[in-house]
Amino acid sequence: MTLPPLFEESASDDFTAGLNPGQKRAVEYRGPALLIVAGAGSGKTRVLTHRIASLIQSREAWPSQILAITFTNKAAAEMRERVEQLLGQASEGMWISTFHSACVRILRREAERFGYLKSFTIYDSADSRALIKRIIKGLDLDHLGLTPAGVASRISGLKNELTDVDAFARTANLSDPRDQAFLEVFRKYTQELNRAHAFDFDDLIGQVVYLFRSFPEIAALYQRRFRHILVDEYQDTNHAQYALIRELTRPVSPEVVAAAAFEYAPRDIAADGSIPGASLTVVGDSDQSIYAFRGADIRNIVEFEKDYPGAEVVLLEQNYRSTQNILSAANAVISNNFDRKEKKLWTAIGEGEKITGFTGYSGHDEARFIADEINELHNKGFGYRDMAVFYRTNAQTRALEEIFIREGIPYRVLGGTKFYERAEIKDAIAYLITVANPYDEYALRRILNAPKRGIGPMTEAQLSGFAEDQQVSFRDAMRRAGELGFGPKVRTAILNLSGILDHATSMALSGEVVDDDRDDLNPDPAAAPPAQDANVKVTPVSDILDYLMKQTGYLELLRNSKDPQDEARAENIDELLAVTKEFSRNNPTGTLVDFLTEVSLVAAADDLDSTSGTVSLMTLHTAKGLEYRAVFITGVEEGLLPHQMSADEAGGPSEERRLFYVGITRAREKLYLSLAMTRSQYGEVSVAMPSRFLQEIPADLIAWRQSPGMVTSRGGTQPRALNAQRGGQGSGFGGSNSYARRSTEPTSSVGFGAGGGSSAAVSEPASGNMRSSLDKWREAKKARAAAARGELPGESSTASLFPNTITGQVRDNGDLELQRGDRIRHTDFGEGRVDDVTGVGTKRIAHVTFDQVGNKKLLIKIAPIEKLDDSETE
DNA sequence: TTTATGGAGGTTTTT
DNA sequence: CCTCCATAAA
Repeated sequence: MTLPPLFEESASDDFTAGLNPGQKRAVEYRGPALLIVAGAGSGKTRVLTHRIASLIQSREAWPSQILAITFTNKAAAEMRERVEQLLGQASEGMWISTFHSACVRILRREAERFGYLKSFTIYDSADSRALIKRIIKGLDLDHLGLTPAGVASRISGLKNELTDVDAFARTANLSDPRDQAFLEVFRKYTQELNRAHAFDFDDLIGQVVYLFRSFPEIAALYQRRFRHILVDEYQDTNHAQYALIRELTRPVSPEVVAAAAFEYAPRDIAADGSIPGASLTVVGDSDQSIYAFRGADIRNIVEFEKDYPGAEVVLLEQNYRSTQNILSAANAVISNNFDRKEKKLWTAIGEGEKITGFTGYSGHDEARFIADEINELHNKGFGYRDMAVFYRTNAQTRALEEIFIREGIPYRVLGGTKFYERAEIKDAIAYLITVANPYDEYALRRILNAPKRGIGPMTEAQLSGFAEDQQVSFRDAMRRAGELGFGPKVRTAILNLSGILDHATSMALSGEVVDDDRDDLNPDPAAAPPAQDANVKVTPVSDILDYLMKQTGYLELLRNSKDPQDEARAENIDELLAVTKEFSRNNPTGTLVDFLTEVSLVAAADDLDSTSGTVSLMTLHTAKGLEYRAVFITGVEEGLLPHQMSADEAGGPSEERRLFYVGITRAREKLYLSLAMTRSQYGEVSVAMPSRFLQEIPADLIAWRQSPGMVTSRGGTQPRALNAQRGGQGSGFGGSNSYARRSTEPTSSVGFGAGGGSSAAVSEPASGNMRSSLDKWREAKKARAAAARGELPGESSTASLFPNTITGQVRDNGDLELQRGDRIRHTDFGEGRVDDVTGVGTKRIAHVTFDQVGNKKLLIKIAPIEKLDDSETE
């Protein structure tokens, strides 16, 4: 559809209309380097898209001269769409993608120049870990306490710093046997990746940097092409990514220009014969830096002005997303991080509603509250898609999912145990990888005996040994299985598989276009041929996968299996087939390798579908960059948020605080903070304490439906009872908890505080004698971390965490002694008899049969119970 | 070589 | 609670 010229004119004329002065400056500034410090919700995506659109509109840049790096593929797609919308035209040739996608694109294009197959495999972290595990075993080094996960993360850390094996070997302290062993594994790992023509996630970035540094003439192609580079979420870049950007923005020296095999267009070349460096725009917010654990270096943004002298800095502090109450909470929380630049978000939106706080008795109770609240909001006109639930760890989804299913709330879990992590899907993908990259021995070994075809470890070892002796690939060894002394059954099995793979490979190649993609690097963009070739014919990935699954009998065996789980597995394979079809539909010229690339690089947030009417569940990390009308942040407890594991890491607690900050600032209208008194993990329950972060929020910003303090005196709640109460009256919630209702409760319990309830509830400092050594160890660890932050040690500080709400303490029954046969009274369940007591310390559990509600398991330390005297029992 | 079974252990976040 | 691994038996 063509737009009337007049409309086009007015629509695209001014890309700064409606922007505030800061935003305007960020769109209009022209110079070598621009840093946009964009607080949460300050409209940075808007600024970026408008900036790109204005560069193109004013003819300062061709679309093909723009490289924009986003954090997720989803964000990339959105940005492209918005730019095209602004321009009213397609923006052919513009690179908008993640770091990883952009690097894969470059690597695929250049791979053959440095000895790699174009169709190299991308190893995800699980693949890397599996390989490392194999290596450790193979080298017989597992006795040194080298764990695959540990080694993997150490290698990853080194690679993020652009330290390769040789560089590491130079600096390593080789007198330490552990370092020695690690080095050995690292070296072998590098060799194996090399041999398999595979890159791990970190290589994708690092190898491009090496490539550019070793081949200046290759670097020059990209340096010349990308004149405007924009990087979003710059605070989360690691050193390798930083170096990549540095390389890309480097000027091309006159010598390289002169030595080029072709003529650069005269207009690209400066007076001194060089090609000037590209202009760089970075956007970031150091308060939202949450990826230090994977090497993100906050200094990249903090020291930007030093790295790029003369850089323009624009601050965006006006928030267009959240209400003032939400922002005030966010500001208050983040101001507890001491080493930050002062920055205060403000909004013109108005105060808004208070934040809602809720403390559940258990994780299930918390989930129940959230489900109820979602239903309520939905009745008030919130679409399901307007609501999201965040949590710190993926494990927390369970309780939520259970209740959402029961309540019929449509939801979607982002990330977590992903589709592509399932064994059968990994098998199917391994088949495809084997077809695309015959050198990938690990993919090959994976499918060697999946489905079972009688090729066991012995046979595998023989093949492998033969390959080594003959200096051929594993794949070739399979083709020559006849030369080994296998029995007829095994031999045919191997040759069969080999034949199927060969045929699949020929299928993939027969349709493959010799698509040299190099056109968009042509020195003269005007001379570039149109990228589309109407006659390309590609064998659809689905055909290849379908063939493989059928010929190998993989699918059939799953269908015929009597294991009920296999039915689900077969369905997953069917779904994967559907995915491949969908892929071909969206990318008619997409090859097998393209498909594999896409599959390897999906991010958690990518499968977010804002058009579907579902509540989104995700980790706080995944939530970055998103926004919702209503946000639930769950599990706001010590040990969870901040997470236990972060306590002894340098900068850990601050990063956890930023994570919380990110979560808070996702909310537009409604924010809920919830926690539970007990949390179960690995099937074991333990006591949870309110997070220190809660106390950092001014008390008047939170309306507690049920506060940590209230729970103290009142004890647990029964979700159903809660629901029943809530019926008609909207404000009846507080009332539903009213203690007056509970005639069994002594009046004194209405008062808050440690004395509330019965004598059994009087709290002891937790330094009682009942604690196990494990608890003590944890305590010591906690205390050390707390001391590092300059806080008062001990749980007493936790107890006083709530000046904010009510001076109270989580109920603590101390060493209440219970044994079989005792009669007890529970505030919700009434009276019952103790059947058994299990566990030790804080985790002692009473198994009780209540007169009315039957069997329950209670955590003695915090359950709202009291022991009845013998005289009271019958 | 495959399947069954018991025991041990489980890092938090992700491209 | 769940998954992974080692070991034993078919």
